[in-house]
Amino acid sequence: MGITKTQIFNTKQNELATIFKVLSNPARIAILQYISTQEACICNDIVDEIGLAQPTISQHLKELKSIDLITGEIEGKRVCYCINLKKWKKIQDLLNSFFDKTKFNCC
Amino acid sequence: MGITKTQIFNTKQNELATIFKVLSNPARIAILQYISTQEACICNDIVDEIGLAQPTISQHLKELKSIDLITGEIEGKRVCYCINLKKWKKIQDLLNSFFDKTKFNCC
DNA sequence: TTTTATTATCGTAATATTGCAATATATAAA
DNA sequence: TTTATATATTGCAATATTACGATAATAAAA
Repeated sequence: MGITKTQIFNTKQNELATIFKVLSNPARIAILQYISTQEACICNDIVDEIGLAQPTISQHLKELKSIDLITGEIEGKRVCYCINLKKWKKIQDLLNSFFDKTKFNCC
Repeated sequence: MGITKTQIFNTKQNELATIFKVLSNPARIAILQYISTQEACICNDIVDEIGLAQPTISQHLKELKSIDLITGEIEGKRVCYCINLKKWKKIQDLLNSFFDKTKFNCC
């Protein structure tokens, strides 16, 4: 069937899975790492830096934006991407909470 | 093309992506949470607990085992699944390291 | 040995993801 | 206004994922 049965799981489980899915691609990991090293949140040197075509990068950026992990500010004809630190920390807390709770109850 | 270009990324980036991918499905999240609440690492009540067919659960368990996140011990005709706490902590550390490093450099 | 119960594997259908060429859109520069 | 540059969107091909029925494999129970 190919479709995940989200209905049978709760909101938190689906939310966690969605976050993990966005992070589950090495290109998106590399993009996040690259953006974080740029002093001025620089834009699409990303295409040059990562070895993928411009539409591919654009699509990955869209997915990262879909969970608010990065922001994209338009600056003239360029777009300046930056990590959304607030959300970043929130997600890190969420994942730690998942890891801690699960290991706490473990057999 | 549908195939991730792992060659152009480094080992750590691919490793992170693989871990995230294994965790990117709500059924697998639910399985991990359920296993962790069972005192005796109990086995396939998982199929009854989660609302998915037995082959589907079996496949998800295989993926969780693929990164060593759970262990499966054969006990007669049953298999007893348990979270691999050592690996669990290692992965939590790895993810925290990724989150910390990235936010540290952030613009 | 036969039956039953538990789990794994195979094969397949439906859907999702990845990546890119072509093209559209938008803004700055000439 | 025209041209050049930067980014987004569309459409598509290749591959991956999800789920499940059918079936195989294994071991306990009868």
